[in-house]
Amino acid sequence: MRERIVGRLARGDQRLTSSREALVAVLAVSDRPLTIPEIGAADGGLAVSSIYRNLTMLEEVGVVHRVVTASGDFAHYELTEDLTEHHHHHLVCSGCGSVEDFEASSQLEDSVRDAARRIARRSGFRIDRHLIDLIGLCPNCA
Amino acid sequence: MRERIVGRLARGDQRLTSSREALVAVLAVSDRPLTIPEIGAADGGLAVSSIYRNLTMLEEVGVVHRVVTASGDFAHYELTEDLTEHHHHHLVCSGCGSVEDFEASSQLEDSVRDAARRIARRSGFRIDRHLIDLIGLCPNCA
DNA sequence: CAGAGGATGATAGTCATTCTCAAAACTCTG
DNA sequence: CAGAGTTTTGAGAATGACTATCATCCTCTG
Repeated sequence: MRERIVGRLARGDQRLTSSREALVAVLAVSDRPLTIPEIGAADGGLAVSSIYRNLTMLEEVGVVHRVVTASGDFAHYELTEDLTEHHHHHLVCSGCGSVEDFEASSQLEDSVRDAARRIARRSGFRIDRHLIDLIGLCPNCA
Repeated sequence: MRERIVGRLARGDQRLTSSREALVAVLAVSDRPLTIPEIGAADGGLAVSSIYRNLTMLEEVGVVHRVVTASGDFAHYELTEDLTEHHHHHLVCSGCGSVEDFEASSQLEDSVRDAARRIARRSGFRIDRHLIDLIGLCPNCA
């Protein structure tokens, strides 16, 4: 995976510095998208401004993905699906804003792909990603 | 519909003032979620602070729904689905951030409901809403 | 009509995120 | 290894969407 990340960075004329590697390492270990404060806490040595700058850049070259929830305080970040090779969706708590991952049935995925194709044809949009959120209350908030 | 809105406001000890009615009227006419600047432009007489305050309140009593997109500048607002009686999802342009509505096939809806039930049982979340976004480039941005 | 309670709108504040810029770290050549 | 050139870093300032404040205005009830 490291190699693929280096490749994507290179395509954008960027290098894998130690801060960037630390960022990616934190995200790789987590099984859910993390907020900036969470990332900062997980690796104490990173400056907030550098975390923001590097996450933005890593998103541009397709290493990282930004997840925005309706309870709009902090954005969450995760590695992109084609790096983790783990297509998944999100379970969002409308109480505390936390985000969990879940995997959809292949039947559901087929239905979405089908819908996307049909909508693309009708609307003229070029669709390249879909997103399914289940929204409710986590055990803690319920 | 006006009556149902008045009822929901009353449940939260709120009245349907003329500004609030104007807000709802703007949203009712649109076939897609609108940003605050768009709402302000559609009805020139509304103060920005009042638009924000009333939209927040209307969301609390379940009249209006806030839509947040990843291209995170402005939030978009629409009437809730149980008022319009029109269950729909969103087609989001990652270029300009615009949002269109689309309706999903009943097969897709069934699959999502099914997944939600299964996930709820396994995770302990109480799921009460789902959200499907198709993300890509609109004809203008492509 | 008086007066109380809520609604409005201009303005000031908040806070996640982005920008700035000087200092530090890396890269490359000789 | 020295040193010039370039990139990255980090602390703090700036931005901008959104929220709070508060004096004024409306809208009811009596």
